[in-house]
Amino acid sequence: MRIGELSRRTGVSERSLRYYEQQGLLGPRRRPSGYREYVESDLDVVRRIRTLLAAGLSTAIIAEVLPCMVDDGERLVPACPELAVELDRERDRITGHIDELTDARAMLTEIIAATAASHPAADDCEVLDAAAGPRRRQPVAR
DNA sequence: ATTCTGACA
DNA sequence: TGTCAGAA
Repeated sequence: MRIGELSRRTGVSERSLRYYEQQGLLGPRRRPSGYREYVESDLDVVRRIRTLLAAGLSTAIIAEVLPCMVDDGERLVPACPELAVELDRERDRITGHIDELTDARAMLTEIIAATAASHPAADDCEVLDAAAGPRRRQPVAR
C-alpha cells in the first residue's frame, strides 16, 4: 500500500509517516516511481510507534526498542532482556524531567507571590496578563 | 489524482 | 507537525 492508504488506516498523517522514516522507524521499499510501498505489518509498526511516543520515548530510543517489542493485540510485550534496563533508564529520565518542571513551577509561584505583594492593585497589569497567557491544556497525544 | 522533496508569513 | 510549492 502507498502512504495515503497507510495514513488513512492508521490515522497518522503522511507528514508524520515520512518523519518516522527519517528517524529510522520505518523502512518502506520504493516503487520505480519513487513512491513508498508499505506492507501490512507496517500497520502494527505504526501503532507501536504511536504507543511508544505517547509513553514519552524519543524516536532514537524507539528505534532501538521497536524491534524488541511485539504487539499481542492488546499491549506491547518486551521480547528482549536488555529492553527492561533501557526502558527503566527512560523512566528515570522522565522522572527527572518532571522534577525539573516541578521546581520551575515552584520558583514561578514565588515570583508571582512577590509581584502580587508589591503590586496590590495589579488586576489591570497588561504585563501580568500577557505572562498568564492563554491557559490552554492539551490532551496527551494518542 | 497521488506522491515526492524541501522549506517556513 | 502543518502546509504550501514545484516537479514527476
